[in-house]
Amino acid sequence: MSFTSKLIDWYQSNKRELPWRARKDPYAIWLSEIILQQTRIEQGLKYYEAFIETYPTVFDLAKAEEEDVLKLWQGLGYYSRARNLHHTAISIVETHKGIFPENHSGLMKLKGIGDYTASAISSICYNEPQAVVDGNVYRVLSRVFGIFTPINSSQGAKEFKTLAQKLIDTKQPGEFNQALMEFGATHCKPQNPGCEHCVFSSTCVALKKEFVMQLPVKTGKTKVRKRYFNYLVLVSDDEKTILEKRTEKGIWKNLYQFPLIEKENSSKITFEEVEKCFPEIEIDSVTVHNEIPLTHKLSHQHLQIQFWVASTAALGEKGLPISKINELPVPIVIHNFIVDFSF
DNA sequence: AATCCGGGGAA
DNA sequence: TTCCCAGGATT
Repeated sequence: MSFTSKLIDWYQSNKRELPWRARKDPYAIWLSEIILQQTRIEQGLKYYEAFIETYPTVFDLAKAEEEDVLKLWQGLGYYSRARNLHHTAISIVETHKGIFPENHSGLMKLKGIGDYTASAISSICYNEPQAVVDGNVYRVLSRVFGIFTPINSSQGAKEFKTLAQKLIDTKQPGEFNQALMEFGATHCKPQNPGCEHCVFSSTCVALKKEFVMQLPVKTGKTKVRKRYFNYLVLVSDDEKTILEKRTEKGIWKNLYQFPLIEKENSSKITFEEVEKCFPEIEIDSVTVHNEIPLTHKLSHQHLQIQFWVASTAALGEKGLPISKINELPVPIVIHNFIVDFSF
């Protein structure tokens, strides 16, 4: 029996019930695929439900404010996905009359949709034989076929796409794609794969040669930048504070945070620095909230963060009622502080 | 071809 | 700690 037949058979008796599998309309599939980029199903599931509930159609999403979309996305990370999601919803409504492109190349033109997502949507919704290649596919194919080409190289990307394309079930490409990913996610796992009772045990090259744990091959290691953040938590007598929008490129674009003083090292900020930050405001006192900086790890940055609580009589124009801060999208580390501090 | 972009769960 | 997750955009 062929690889493809074995895989489809395995899928039919092992697939999980997931909400987006109950439908084939491009809006739901698109939404689920964007949410699931670099995100485990268990983590993305709640967000999918919330988005479908809040924005049932692409028209509802297009009508929304970006700030509200980011608020619903809060905590999921990679926020450019949310900004592009909103941007593309508007684009589909305004220039495609609310109708999604119905093939791979048309989908590829949309912001936030690359080869993987275009393949997923076109295969599931339109039965177009486009093979998806995600982390699961790299792992399964590299093991079963014994491929040592690094998956994070341009040659590897081409090689695995070509192989998956050769294997795809052209009669049911969407089922094949989901089967391959499901098999990688639940059976051919990175750690403790179920090799002892596997439908490919008789032909798997990695299993026969005992290379399973060496595959897939991934080269290089990501360099991590250290940064030192000092957040100024202003608190006025009339229960207001200040949150600012991050508008520059980089992490957390268009999310809100307390006024930030970034330093080159772990040296502490001074009262004078705080005053210089707000020339028009009379600061009464500044006390550190966490003496020991908390470490917040991102994929390319390690942030050492200290919160400083600054008391003042009034905040003027920029003052935001503390009762309203939970309406704004914030990085999870800011959210955690707000919950813990409880003003 | 490299680098950037989050947060969380598992071992 | 380290790895990696239904990747894509930018440089």
